[in-house]
Amino acid sequence: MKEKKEYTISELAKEFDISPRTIRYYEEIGLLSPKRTKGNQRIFSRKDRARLKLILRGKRLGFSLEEIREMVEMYEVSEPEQIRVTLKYGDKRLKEIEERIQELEMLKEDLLAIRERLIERLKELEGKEGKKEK
Amino acid sequence: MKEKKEYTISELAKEFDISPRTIRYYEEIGLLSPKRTKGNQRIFSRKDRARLKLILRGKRLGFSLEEIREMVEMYEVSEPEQIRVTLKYGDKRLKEIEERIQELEMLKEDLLAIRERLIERLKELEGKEGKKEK
DNA sequence: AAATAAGTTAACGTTTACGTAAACGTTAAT
DNA sequence: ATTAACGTTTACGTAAACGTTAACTTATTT
Repeated sequence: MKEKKEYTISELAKEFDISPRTIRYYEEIGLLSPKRTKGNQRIFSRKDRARLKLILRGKRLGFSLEEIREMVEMYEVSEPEQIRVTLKYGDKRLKEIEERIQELEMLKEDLLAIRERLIERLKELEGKEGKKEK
Repeated sequence: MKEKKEYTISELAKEFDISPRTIRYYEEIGLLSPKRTKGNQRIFSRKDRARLKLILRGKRLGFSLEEIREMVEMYEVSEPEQIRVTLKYGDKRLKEIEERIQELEMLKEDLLAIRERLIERLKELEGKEGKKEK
């Protein structure tokens, strides 16, 4: 059992390569709610860590912290009416995500096409102009 | 032949559901370079329009305008050395895009898992509590 | 040609997501 | 018991990506 169950703010900051300020900011806007020691220092549970990980994934994908909040909060709804609302919202998000994957595939195709053209162009140029020595 | 070849700023703004200000801003930072009429008003060619489309796709995908600039500029390199640099850069971008697709798939799985759990939970609650009429 | 609509630049305002610094308390190491 | 090293709050600063308003010019409509 190598898994730690508690983390300090700088441990998490280092692990995820972000600043402590960023983590504090996420708490400030209610994205994280770590416990505190008697000395008032933050202690992050494994759940907190998992949540942070999710937040950062969302960020890499270009979601705003508001959008991320809406997604991570899906984990803790409990009232039936809220569950129904959340399900609807979640389905919308899922569609968006699928669209996004599609758009990324298109972008990928575009870049691949450019790549081909550049390689062609380069061949021509090198052919015409003779080799420049390294 | 239904295709227009020139557009005004508000036509494009309407078509893509953005503000004219946004388009002007993109010109301001050099992402677009429309021609002008004698009266100094912007006229956008089909190329300009295509470019704007690309920019907006990049935005939806969460890229910064700087990143987008680097990508759209790949279209117009011509010097051999620049082509080589661009190719390297493009390959990096392609890898990033593939990673991004992976992460989106993961996010999708997460959301699907939450969805399942919510549906289960809802079934339980509705079962226990009897049906509330609409 | 007069009015209305659309476009222009310039400049200041706003939101998001933190960075940075000050001033101070807590924990760990020597 | 002192230092470091690390942590805390408060508050002001900042970059990106526009929004908003003003003051003015150009196009279009009637």
